[in-house]
Amino acid sequence: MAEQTEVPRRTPLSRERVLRAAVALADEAGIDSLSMRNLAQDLGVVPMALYKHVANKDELVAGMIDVVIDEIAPPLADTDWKHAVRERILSARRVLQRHPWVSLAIESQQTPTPAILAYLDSMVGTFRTGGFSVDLAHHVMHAMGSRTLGFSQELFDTARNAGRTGVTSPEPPAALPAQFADRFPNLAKIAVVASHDDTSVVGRGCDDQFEFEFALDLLLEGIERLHQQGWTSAR
Amino acid sequence: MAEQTEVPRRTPLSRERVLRAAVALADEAGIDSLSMRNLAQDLGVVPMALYKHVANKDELVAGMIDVVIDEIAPPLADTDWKHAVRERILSARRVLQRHPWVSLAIESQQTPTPAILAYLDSMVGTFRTGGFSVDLAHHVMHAMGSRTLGFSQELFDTARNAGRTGVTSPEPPAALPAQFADRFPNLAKIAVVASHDDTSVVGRGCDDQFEFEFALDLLLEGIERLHQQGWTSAR
DNA sequence: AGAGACAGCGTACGCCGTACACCAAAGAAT
DNA sequence: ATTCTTTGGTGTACGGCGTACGCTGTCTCT
Repeated sequence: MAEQTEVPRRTPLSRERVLRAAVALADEAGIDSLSMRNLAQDLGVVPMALYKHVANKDELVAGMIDVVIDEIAPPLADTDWKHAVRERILSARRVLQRHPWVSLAIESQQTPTPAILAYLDSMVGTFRTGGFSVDLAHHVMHAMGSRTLGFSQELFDTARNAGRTGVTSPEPPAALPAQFADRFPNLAKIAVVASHDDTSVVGRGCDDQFEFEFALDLLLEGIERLHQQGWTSAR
Repeated sequence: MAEQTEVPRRTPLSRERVLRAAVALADEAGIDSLSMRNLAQDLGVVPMALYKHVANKDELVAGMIDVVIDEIAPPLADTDWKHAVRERILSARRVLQRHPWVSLAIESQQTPTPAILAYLDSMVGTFRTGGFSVDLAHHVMHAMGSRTLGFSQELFDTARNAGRTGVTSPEPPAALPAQFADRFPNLAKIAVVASHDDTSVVGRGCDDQFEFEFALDLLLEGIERLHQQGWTSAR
């Protein structure tokens, strides 16, 4: 008649569950709200319990980054390097847009995570298979820079700070604050033109996706030109 | 005979002095060691004294960014847009290399600082003066991305974390840890080739400056081509 | 039945940013 | 000369953070 504990015995923690909960928390509440204490609370557990599954907070976010990076689609097979690289980068971009805190997290790490190394390695492999010399592949990877990972930071992108201010910016900068146009006339002009066919005269900003692909294609075409003319280290 | 206080009456604080001390502290000890308390101590003052000169920590680092950005040389006059842009970006790069914490700080801000807006505005102006349409200038600014500011993050650049670990990495990864070459064969190959004429077989890595200019010129030449063929929004 | 290993708990420490009340000295106004 | 106000530095205190360390209850293997 032992009244066995009828409390539902919640499924035990695991590194997997911790990382997933952390990613969810960062996605919803912003990276600033990711504390060991908040995360523990979300998991219905005491903060120190987490340390049985992750070594410390740095290692936690490293794990979170790897979880996200693994969402990136593998490279297309049976196509030319250019198409393969382009599509993979756009896949990476889609992933990082779902998790806006990741790009900053990646840049804050002092050491690349295994998943990122694997991703970069595979990207290099695509170039090599496409006939690139080791040297050219190397320079090209540098040239792509963070764009390889699907971001190039839209300087001060608001999405990245989602949840930082709670609500996700329902305010388009209705009228950019008056002196702006005087102090920064060139930027102002761009801002106005960029919102060409929008209802509001100013504010929607520009099409991030277009800008990203514009830059990506500019690079890819420059790279293709180098490749076709048999680039050698003599510059 | 009033023994007037002979204590040297240290020069009073000012926003200027606070910002300069903060930049110096971040330069020397790394951005992680920049706390209001440490900064106050450096200035021989109690932490709360700082708040008479800066609103809060975010506003402090915004001010620090502006101090640094203002070190960037103005654009060259009397030259073509390409040369002007190239040299200015290289100047920005030199500045940001002196203050390795800045690029991350910039990316962490949710709003661009005035000095950055001024810098970007001036850069747009250089393109416009060079005959670029508003539209093309806009896209081109996006294409340059963070390279406009002289960095493109050398993914996990060690310099950026200077002081983070105290001593500035006297360890070249003497032998990259064995399984590396197995797990990431393409990266390994690059790493080996990159250290071609070095004494150690592996480790020095690559010439960051060369890589930066390689990518910069790749972009500038692609941009020049667009410009010369009279780019219009039809892509 | 006893011995480990494992996972979650509780407490505590030293950092952090900063709100708030206070106070000395320096002008400014009387 | 006296008072008032402003300015800039002080002291205390609060809540939040990451995490070291020791305890406890449960599950497994012998």
